[in-house]
Amino acid sequence: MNDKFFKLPLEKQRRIINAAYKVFSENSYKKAPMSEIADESGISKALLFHYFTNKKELYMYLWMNAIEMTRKAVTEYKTLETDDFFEMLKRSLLSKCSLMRDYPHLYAFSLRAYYETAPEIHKSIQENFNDVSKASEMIVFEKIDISKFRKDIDIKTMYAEIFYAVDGYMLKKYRLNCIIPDEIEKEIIILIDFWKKVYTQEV
Amino acid sequence: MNDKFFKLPLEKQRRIINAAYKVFSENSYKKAPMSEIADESGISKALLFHYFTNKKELYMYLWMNAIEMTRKAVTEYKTLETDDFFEMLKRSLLSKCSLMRDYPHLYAFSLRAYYETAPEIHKSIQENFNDVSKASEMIVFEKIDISKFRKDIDIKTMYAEIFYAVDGYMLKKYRLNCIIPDEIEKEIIILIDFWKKVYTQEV
DNA sequence: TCCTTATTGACCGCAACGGTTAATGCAAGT
DNA sequence: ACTTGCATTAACCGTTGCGGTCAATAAGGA
Repeated sequence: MNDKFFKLPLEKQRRIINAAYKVFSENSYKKAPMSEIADESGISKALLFHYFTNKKELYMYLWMNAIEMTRKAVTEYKTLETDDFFEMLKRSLLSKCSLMRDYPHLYAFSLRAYYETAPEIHKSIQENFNDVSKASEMIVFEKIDISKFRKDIDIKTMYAEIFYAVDGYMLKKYRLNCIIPDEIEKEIIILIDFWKKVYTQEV
Repeated sequence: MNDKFFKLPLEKQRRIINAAYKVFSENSYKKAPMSEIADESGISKALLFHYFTNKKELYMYLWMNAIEMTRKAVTEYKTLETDDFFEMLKRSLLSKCSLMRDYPHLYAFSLRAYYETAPEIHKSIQENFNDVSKASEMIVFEKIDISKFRKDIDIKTMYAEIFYAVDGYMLKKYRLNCIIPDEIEKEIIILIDFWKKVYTQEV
């Protein structure tokens, strides 16, 4: 990793790593070509190798960067500073939308990276992530005020179902190549309001 | 396409096309290697080319086969012969589970094929599918008895949400490489019962 | 034994890959 | 105008992987 990369104009940095996020989110690690990343970001392959000395280093930088940015966005939106489940959900997803404005393919990249099987990558990834994800799920279930939910539903099932739906929704958007943050934000809010109405106890 | 393929023992046929479904569901058309399909099905590459004269022909056969099998399973389960939404949903998904027993990667293949962008493939696929999918969604909304739903929810949103969740659920299963029909069947039923309870009007 | 069919290893030509290097362009300093 | 130093690239290298072919072998039945 070459420090000169960080001295580039921010917009150029973004163009490069977005191209990388895109290519790595559409292909497995092994089949994602560096040349495609270079083309997509409008620089030469040689220059790309000048900034990131090899493929693995670029990939690991993207991974670390994704984690760090996600963490930052989550705290910025005060995601965990509420005990209302749907408010927390909204903040969490809106923070991801805001991230999406700058890095449209970061979400898809993270999802894929987590399940990447290439041995050189797999190990480094898993170690790093288990702490984060397990911990945050714990926090959610400790913080949440469950008295607001309908009494006749199973909360774990609801929780799982909601996250399936979010993943399925995003999957469709990516498949349609249709990442428009404003639109997604609107539709996500509709979904959350829908869930809130359905799962909340009527008083 | 060589007719001799159909004279093979059924189990060998299945081994071959399952390998193909798998490889094509994990890679884009362009990056799915015929050699990998041959290896995975335990035959030589030359023999694979002997049965399916080239890559495109194999792919198109898989696509046609997927459509036909899906259609067959749907009618076998009498999916459309009810006006209860959740019953219809259950039959639809269980029919897919039964398909999954013989062809674990057919579902993932179909999903990916529909969004395949390789120009040689794209056109042939889209033509063929639009009729089917659009038509079936129409039928669903015409047949369903909507009086059973809670009055305060938007049915279109519910419909969309449920299908997002199913896709998200299956996505996770595939990502974890965890296609166990019995388990999926059980969990799907739990989800459907959950939805039925949540969305149905209390009387 | 011979004939037919099923199956494959070895091969071909080409494209794509990760990575390198020597040569360019190009702006600032003198 | 000339040099220095850095940003950037075209061209290249050795290797691998690809779709597809073919001559040779294995297998089986009469």
